[in-house]
Amino acid sequence: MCSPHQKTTTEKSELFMSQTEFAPDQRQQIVDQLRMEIITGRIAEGMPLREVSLAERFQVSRAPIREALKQLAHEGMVESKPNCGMRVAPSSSDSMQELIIPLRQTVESFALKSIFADLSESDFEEWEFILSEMKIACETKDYASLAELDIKFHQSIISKSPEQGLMSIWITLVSRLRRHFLEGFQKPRDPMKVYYEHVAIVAMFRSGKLEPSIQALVSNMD
Amino acid sequence: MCSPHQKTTTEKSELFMSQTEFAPDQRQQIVDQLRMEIITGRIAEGMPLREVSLAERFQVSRAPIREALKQLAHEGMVESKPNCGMRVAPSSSDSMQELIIPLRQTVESFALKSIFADLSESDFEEWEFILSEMKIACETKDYASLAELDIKFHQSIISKSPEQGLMSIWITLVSRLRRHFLEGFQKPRDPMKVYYEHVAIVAMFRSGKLEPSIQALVSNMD
DNA sequence: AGTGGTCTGATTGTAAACAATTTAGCTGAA
DNA sequence: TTCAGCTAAATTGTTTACAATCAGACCACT
Repeated sequence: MCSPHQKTTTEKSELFMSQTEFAPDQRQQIVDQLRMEIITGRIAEGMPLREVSLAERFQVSRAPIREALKQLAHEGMVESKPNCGMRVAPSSSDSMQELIIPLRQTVESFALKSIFADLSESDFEEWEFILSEMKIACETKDYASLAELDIKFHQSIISKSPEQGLMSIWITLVSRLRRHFLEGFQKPRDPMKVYYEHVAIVAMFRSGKLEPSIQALVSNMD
Repeated sequence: MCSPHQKTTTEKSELFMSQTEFAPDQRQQIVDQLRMEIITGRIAEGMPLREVSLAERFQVSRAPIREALKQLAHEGMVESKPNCGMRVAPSSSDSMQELIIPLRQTVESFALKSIFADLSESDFEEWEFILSEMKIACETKDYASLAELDIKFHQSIISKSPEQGLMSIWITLVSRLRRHFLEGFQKPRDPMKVYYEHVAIVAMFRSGKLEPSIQALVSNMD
């Protein structure tokens, strides 16, 4: 028989580990890197993703690249055309976004409920560190980083939940809300308001009141 | 530049095409076959899935098998342990199922709304053919086939929707509801009731009334 | 000039060989 | 007996090479 070392992987998905990180899993790193670049718009919609180009860029062979692209395709980040390669998929339609937003709110509320009683000081500090980075991104109007940090914040909530598979569902949903993370920031609102929204969320978490915390979290996703 | 032939694949997912089918896509066929065998319980929970064994069984090399297993892992059907292989993942917890069921209801209702006005005779006939197979499965108490046909029925609704990505979301959800499709049939209810529930759904579709159709569909998922 | 066929370049899909990692069983000494 | 360390088998992860497929250009033919 076979029994591995420890982790029950399938969905670590640290999402955005810069290439300076050491190397827990080569392939997952590639997936997270590419996903973040697509979500934040650093890789534009419709742009083709060639296996050989990516293989050269990440200094690996085509096989890990193929698996990474496959996963991103299943998440809805890229479209695959048989025998013809992948390209960054277009954003979801308006009606799809209207479907997905409440789904996402349901999932994140569920995750928060499942962890709320066990939150510790280190959890709050982790979020507050993200907030500090978010503040800088807002002040410098670095919208790509802001989107990245916003996603990182919400993902860290999901990742704390002990429920298996929640992360996978969440990513499948959020990957189809790219426009929210780009247009949502650039256009109308003062980016600082995004920052303060998240400050309010963490502060409410610290208060220990569940229902208002869920409300704060949900209202941030509209 | 590259532009493929026609299909914008990424999610055909015929789901259960017996090995007699010709061969539009080798890999997708393997994925669908394995997924169905897991959902219907033909491959038991916790059973390891060895790449070489599957490669021999499907008469292909390890590469397509790896990609298939990767996809199933992302859907939550199998668990991956680094350097140690895949095994069929355990069913979701009760609380996860309570989360997923309403999500699934929302997704299927959305799909039905998006296609309801354009339903044609051929659509009804397709569903009624599934019903006829379902009737046989109920009469012979073939619970695995019944589960398979139940899934096939609902999936065909999703597949008719023009919305891109809906199928991917749906599969991510339904893959985690395996127990519903096994325990749900074997234990309490007379299997024939499952059949009549679906008859009622199709009949309501034919009536052209949207809201009652949604109601019928949703009530089938509890 | 327009139409059809063919050839070429590029890209993905598959297969087979190789490297790295882990588990399990065995050996041997305290 | 029990436990540490070692060896070997099994399995996955990666690289490389090869086959299949498709888009586009080129050229003959009408």
